[in-house]
Amino acid sequence: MAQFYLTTTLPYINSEPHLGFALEIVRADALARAHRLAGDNVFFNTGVDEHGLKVWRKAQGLGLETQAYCDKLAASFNDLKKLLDLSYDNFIRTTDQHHQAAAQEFWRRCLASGDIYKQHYSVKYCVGCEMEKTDSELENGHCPLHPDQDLELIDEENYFFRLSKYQNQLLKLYDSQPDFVVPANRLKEIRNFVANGLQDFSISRLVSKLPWGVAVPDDPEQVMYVWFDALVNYISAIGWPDKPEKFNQWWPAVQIAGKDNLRPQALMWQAMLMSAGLPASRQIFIDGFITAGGQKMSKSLGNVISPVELVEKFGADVVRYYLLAEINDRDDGDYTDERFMEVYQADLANGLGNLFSRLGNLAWKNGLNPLAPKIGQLYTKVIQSVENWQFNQAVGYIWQVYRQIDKKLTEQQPWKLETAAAQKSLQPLVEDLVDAAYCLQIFLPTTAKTILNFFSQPITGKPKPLFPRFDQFNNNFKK
RNA sequence: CGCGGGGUAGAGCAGUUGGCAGCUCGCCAGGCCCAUAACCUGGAGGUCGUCGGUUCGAAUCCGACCCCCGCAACCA
Repeated sequence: MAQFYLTTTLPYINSEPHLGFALEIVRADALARAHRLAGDNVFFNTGVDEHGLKVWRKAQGLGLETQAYCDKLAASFNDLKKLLDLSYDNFIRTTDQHHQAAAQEFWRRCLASGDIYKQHYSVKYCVGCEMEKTDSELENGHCPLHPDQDLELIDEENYFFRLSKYQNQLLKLYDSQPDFVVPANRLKEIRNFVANGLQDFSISRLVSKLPWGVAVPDDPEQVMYVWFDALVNYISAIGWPDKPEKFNQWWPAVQIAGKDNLRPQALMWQAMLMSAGLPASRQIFIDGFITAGGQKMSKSLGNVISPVELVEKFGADVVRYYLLAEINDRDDGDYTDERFMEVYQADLANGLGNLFSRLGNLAWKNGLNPLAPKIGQLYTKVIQSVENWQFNQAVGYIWQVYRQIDKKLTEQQPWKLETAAAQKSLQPLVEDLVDAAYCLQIFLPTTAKTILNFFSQPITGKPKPLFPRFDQFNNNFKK
């Protein structure tokens, strides 16, 4: 039995869950389910990243204890499990004691490797934005959003990580493993970036400036900045460092991350692992972004789509279907209400939903015997596609089968036949539907279970609609 | 000469290694009536951003240009 360790990135909890993260975790969930179905032993990790200035400020703004705020938001992220029907095994929080201890131990290892050093760190800071600004972000030496205000120059001592030391090792890693980052163009992107030279990066902040973080070992004035804290979750989640047998059972991980996370995951984290003397990740899959009507989702544009609201309106499987089948798995994808409804109506209501009604009804009327799913060619194709992160294709294979069944049903017209002949005609069609439902478990677990249950026992009545037409609950869908 | 992704039928998109241009929705016509006014068949509709090149043959390779969208290293 193969061991398969899969982890998402940890979303930052300065705001409610984003549709982009829903995409990431639903894809991860599909992959985890595919591996379980194939008989692998799976550990699926997710969680939340809770430290940092933004979280601290957010809590202050709400008049909450920081930890209380974190507890609240962590719970709202963990709610996604039920909402989106996710199957993860572990939900890690970076405020977990165990994780903090692991982050500190990781720091010590890198320090022992000579890769952590202290240095002056100077940065321009926009008081208006309350954010650090790089020169490339400035216009005429001022923040473009607050041109009237002078930038503050912050000059402090921080710890740095010697990233520059790992350029060659990183290149070697990329070259030795052509599928280390998927899609391939992302590997190319990160390789080019590394080949152009690397600069060390700062990995701590003054406690006085960032009061909410993991303490730097043996330096009460500094806390870790995000990298040495959050990234370490991938190994602290599986027992590093105090449970080596568990760690060795699972590591290295397959990781999934948004394209904004290419560098942290495929570059910084890998170099950090090298420094700590640990094996590199197994593979990193990079998601595109979801745009809303072709534009980037942003609060200022007011076009942010909430995954929670979508699920509350349509249910987990509908949202999962849109994310897995419709959002391009190699590039950015788009969301519009119109497209969402179109996909719902065409593929789910008129497609699978109606087919299930047709076949279920005919099977009931003709007293078809119970059927169990078989593993066939479809299964092989679907599993293979999912393992290659080709979710669109995998779901497409299943829908091809549905179209086939609809077509055969129309051709054979079993409703005109007498019982024995009808049964003979229906049997292979229901078999196809049930076999496809077996594969569908990976993507739409609830729907698949309904279909499998219906045909696995003596049929006692008409099937209930899987996906009602929009006309019938149109008023539920409002902008 | 900063980096990357795009520009294919009215709309949304597929088109791995160059070989008659596809899918879904919408539209038109027919069929069916088991089913969620659903399903099936056929049809109309495209100078594949522009210009040039390579080739027997290019949406696909090469070059130039135009337009759109992200990102521009500590902003998770």
